[in-house]
Amino acid sequence: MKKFAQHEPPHPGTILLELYFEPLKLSVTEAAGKLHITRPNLSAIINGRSGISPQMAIKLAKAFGTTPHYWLNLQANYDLWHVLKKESGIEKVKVLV
Amino acid sequence: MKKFAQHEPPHPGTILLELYFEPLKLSVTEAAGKLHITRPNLSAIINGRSGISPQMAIKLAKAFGTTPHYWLNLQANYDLWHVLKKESGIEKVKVLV
DNA sequence: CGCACTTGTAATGCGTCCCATTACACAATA
DNA sequence: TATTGTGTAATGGGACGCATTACAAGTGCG
Repeated sequence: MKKFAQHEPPHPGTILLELYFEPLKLSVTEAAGKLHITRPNLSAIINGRSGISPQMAIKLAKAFGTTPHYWLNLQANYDLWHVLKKESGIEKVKVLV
Repeated sequence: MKKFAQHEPPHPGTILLELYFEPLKLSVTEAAGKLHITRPNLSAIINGRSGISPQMAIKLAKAFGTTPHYWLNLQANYDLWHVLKKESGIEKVKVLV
């Protein structure tokens, strides 16, 4: 009966901020430079206004010693929760197996 | 030294076709109806011209008794391989940890 | 042969997203 | 006061997801 997780998964940017930027005392400006992305882009991610693209996942993985899948999984959890939250015709899908 | 998998990961649509449609003898037209998506859309997925969106992953999961993550992971593997294949500024990213 | 059905695919249009560029406003601080 | 970090809006280009519509080609069958 459970449709999806009760609690909204954190945005990947929240993880990025709390688990990486803050412990490492990284500034947004500095990190954006090292990641070779723009500061507005990084700010949008950290503040939940942009998602993690495959390209961004690779950059974050290289910078922080994780796998790209780690970031894409966070993004997937976030996306799936939000798609399930808004009814989007999924309940009409028939079981085919 | 390994940058990425040697072999190109199969497109999720290929998996969908070979592991689900063919064993179940599903026709594209019929499946599209049951999935509540259009036939051109399903055809594009199966023939590798469209990716698996979170919404589509949920529909496939419901229809075939898998998890949405299963399909999104296939898509992620496919995407990551292609992003890594084309140089996209990733090599300039500095290690931050 | 003719007809129905399936399939692939192109074209169009709409909405959304990623990303860079530019610019502005507001801290905090040296 | 001047500098630095930060958030954020606006703009524009490119890509993608998806529906709609339409056309061509293949198969099987009466």
